[in-house]
Formats: sequence, C-alpha cells, structure tokens
Amino acid sequence: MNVKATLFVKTDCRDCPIRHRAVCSRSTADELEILDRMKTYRTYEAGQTIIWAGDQVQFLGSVVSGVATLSQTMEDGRRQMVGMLLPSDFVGRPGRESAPFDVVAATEVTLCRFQKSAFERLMVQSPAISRRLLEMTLDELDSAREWMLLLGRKTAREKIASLLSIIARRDASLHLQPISGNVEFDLPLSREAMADYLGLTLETVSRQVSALKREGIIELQGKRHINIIDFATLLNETGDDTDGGIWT
Amino acid sequence: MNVKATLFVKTDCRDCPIRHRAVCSRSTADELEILDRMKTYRTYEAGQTIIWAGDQVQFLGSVVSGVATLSQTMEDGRRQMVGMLLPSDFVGRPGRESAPFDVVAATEVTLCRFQKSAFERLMVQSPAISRRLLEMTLDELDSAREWMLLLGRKTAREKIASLLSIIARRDASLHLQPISGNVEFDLPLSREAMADYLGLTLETVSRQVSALKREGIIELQGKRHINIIDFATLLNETGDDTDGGIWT
DNA sequence: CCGGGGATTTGATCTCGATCAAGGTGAAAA
DNA sequence: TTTTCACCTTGATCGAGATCAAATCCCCGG
Repeated sequence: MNVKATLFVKTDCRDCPIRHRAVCSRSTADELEILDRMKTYRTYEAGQTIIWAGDQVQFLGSVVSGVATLSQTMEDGRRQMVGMLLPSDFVGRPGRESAPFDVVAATEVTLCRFQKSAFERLMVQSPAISRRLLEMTLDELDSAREWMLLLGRKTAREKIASLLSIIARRDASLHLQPISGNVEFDLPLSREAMADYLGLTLETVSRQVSALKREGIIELQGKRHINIIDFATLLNETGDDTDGGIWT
Repeated sequence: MNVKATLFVKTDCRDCPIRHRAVCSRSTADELEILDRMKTYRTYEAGQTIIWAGDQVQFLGSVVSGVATLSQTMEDGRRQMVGMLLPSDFVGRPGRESAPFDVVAATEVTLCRFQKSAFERLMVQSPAISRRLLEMTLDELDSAREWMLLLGRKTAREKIASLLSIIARRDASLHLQPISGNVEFDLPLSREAMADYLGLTLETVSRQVSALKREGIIELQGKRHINIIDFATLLNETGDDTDGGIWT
C-alpha cells in the first residue's frame, strides 16, 4: 500500500486518472517512463461514437474526463447498454483484434491513449501490468453480474433507484468525498440512455423519476441535475441489501 | 498453436479439462509439475452448494465434469443466475478474499482444485498464468455482457431459444463435434434454474418450451432431453444476427 | 404393483411496463 | 424576440409475462 502511494506520487502522469495510474503502480520507474512517452490525448464530442463494435482498434487507454457508454444493438434497433465508462476506467482489450461493443461518448470525453502494440509489448516485460489488469477485469465482471440481477429481477423503480445511487457513488468517489445524507450530482445520461442501460423504455424512466420526485426522495434542477434528499432513503428503494455491496 | 498442442500432450493432467490445461499451456514443465502435485479432486452432489456468497474460499480450480451455476439472491428470494460453469471452466478468484456469488451444483459436479495460496504463489513466478487468466476473464466479461442484452431486451421466446442454442453449442464443443442440422443433448438445468438464468418465471419457461415443441422446432424425450430439429431454425428464434457471435 | 412427492404442464386472471399519442420545456439559432 | 428542435413529460390503452391455482407426469421406495 505504501509502495503504491509512493509510485503514485513519483509518476509524471499527473493529468491521467487514478485507475490508469494504478495500472502502472507496481511497475518500475523505467516502465512508467515508457508508458508516459507513449501516451496521447484525444477528445470526443458528446454523442460521437469512439469505437464501433467489430472495429479493429489500434489503441488502449483510459478515460480522463467525461462519461462514455458501452452498448450493443440488435438488427431491429433494440439496444442495451452493458457498461458505463467513467474517469479512471480502462478502455480496450489487450490481445484482442476487434471490439465486441460500441463505445459512445455520452458527454464530451477525453481519453488518454496508448498504442496497443506498444502497450502489449510492455505487458510481456512487466507481469505486474497483467496482474493489475486481471484484477480490474475481475471487478468489471463482478459489476456486470450485479447488473444482471438488476436487469433480470428488479422492478422499474428499483432499477432507477439503483442507477441513481451508483452514479451518485461513483461521482462522489471521483471527488474523493464520502457519501451520506444529501447528495447532489449531474446526470451524465439522457433519459433514453438511462432506459438503454436499465432495460426499460424512456417513458418508463421518465415516469419513475417523476414518481421519486413527487414522493420527495429526490429533487430536480433542470432535467439533469439531481439532488438526493437522503441517500439512505434512496437505497431503501433499490432492493439491495443495506450495506451497499460491491458498487463503488 | 503447435506449442499448445505439444504441452497439451506432455502434461500428466489427463483427467483435467481442456481449459484448465490451457491455463498451464505456456508454462514450463516444472510449473506444470507443481500444479499437478497440488491438485485434488472433489465431487459434489446435484443441488449441493459448493460456495456461498461471502464465504472465505481456500481453493481455486476448474470443473472436470457436471454443471454448476453462479447466482445471487435478494433478501425477498428473487434469484438471478449470472453464469453457468461447464467442464473446463475456471472456478474462483485469485487475489480475492471472499466469493461474490453462490456456486451451486446443478448436476453432480467434480472439481479439480488447487490450494489458493499455492496457486497464487505460482502466479507470481509464472506471468503466463496471469496473462492466460486475463484472457479467460475477458471472455467471461464479454459473455456476461452478451447476457445483459438477453436479460434487458429479448422476449421470453428469444431467451429460451438463446439458452437452448448456447447449451447445444457448449455441449457440442465439449464433445468436439461440429454443430449443424439436427442436434441432441441433455438439459443440465431444471425449469426453475432456466427461469433464474433467463429472468423469467418457471411457468413462462415451461410454456415457451411447449410452444417450440408444438411448432416442431424441438422435440422432447422426457423432460430433460432436447432434440433440436434444425439448429439454423432455432437460431432464427434467438434474435441474434445470423453468424452466431461470441458464444462457444 | 402401488403410493408419495417433487418437477412440470396447463389454465385463468391480473399487472407492470410497453406502446401509441399528444403536449411541454428550454437552449440555441435566426 | 421568435422559431426551432431535441429532449422530456404525461395520458390512455394494450399486451407479454407474472401470479394464482389445479392437474399431470414420473421416478423412487416400499
């Protein structure tokens, strides 16, 4: 833990997000140097597709700012979001030719990117990177499986409450703030994107948000700014057990 | 590929499944030796819970025979299966204290187990193991995300057709047979387990299976033995694009 | 061969969320 | 300022799948 902190401070990669730094955290200074020199930034505007499912992708990287979505679409247009990428999340698959899902910028998004081939070469030299990526991928897998419970078994109201509490939590952890009582944040997703994430229609999302507002559990300022009156009360609506589980 | 095949033959671990062998496939003979000496077998009867969510688990391993399920349950009893473990699938998380989900034997299950601490020590020495586990975990993550599309957006009939085609495919690949035309296999899951996997009730599962039978797309022998009359016809009912996608 | 009990099927009815259809809102362009 | 357009809300109705309630099947022990 101390080692991690030390390396965290040592790295020059100051403008890169926490989790990307964490990827490098057990590497040597040399390796950090190499990663650092490889990196480039690119910004995508809201609504832009960053990666199409099936594309050959030449880079890996992580989200510096903004929110991107991972989703898939059936031929008839039904769409399901399968993940949300927030600052510090890793993007891309080492060792894979083509992307399995669409990556779309929900807000303006800046990525810190590495050339895929160079990163993969570095992975072979530095086993710590593979171990760290394994750890991160296991976390993502657990999150995906938690989401399967939501999609398969939760009611519309529970789905909305769960989504709001997750976004609130991730937003708070981004600003390194504790979470309790009153919580405020901007929704990075449109009603339609929320529907795609939750396996609902946008009308149902709108109705459930209105219901939570009517019942005084949340307040809205505009369409996108949410004020959770009391976080614990919202949690009661999620259907989850009280302790909060694995979502961060 | 040749290297893999060679090592495949070299290892003494003959009774262990394909994918577990794959974990070792890029390791040295020494490392294989160590893994081989560590391994023990254990058999669980159908219905038995192998791991409870939250348990401290002291082993890792892979499924040798039988089918196990990964699932989570809400306090009020709603249950969602989040994965199915077939022969060759890896069980357990290196580097994790406690299990995130229940693992239950759907049929009689035999596991090949390694002591977790010993395996983790081996992982540090042999970077290839981490890389291989990362690859496998990425596959699982993609599968989980495909399943999210099913849970969030597919109709009951599409869900049933998808499940049958996945089980048929995995069963065929287990016996190293190609899949096309007429396909026969035993369902390893009860109607209730199928419902838990698909986010449906057992009555809906039963009705949809009956409908597929009535329409001549499948035949039943007993409750559990399925005969898919023409695999391509069943695929048409899944809602997936024609090429089959990532499911193996 | 017979009875018991879990697993499955089938039927009747209900309900939550989808669908169809107008409106409202607010920020940016004209 | 007015227009416009994308986004969101609200209302009315519908229908797929849930729920409640019996049968029926079948495997197993006696």
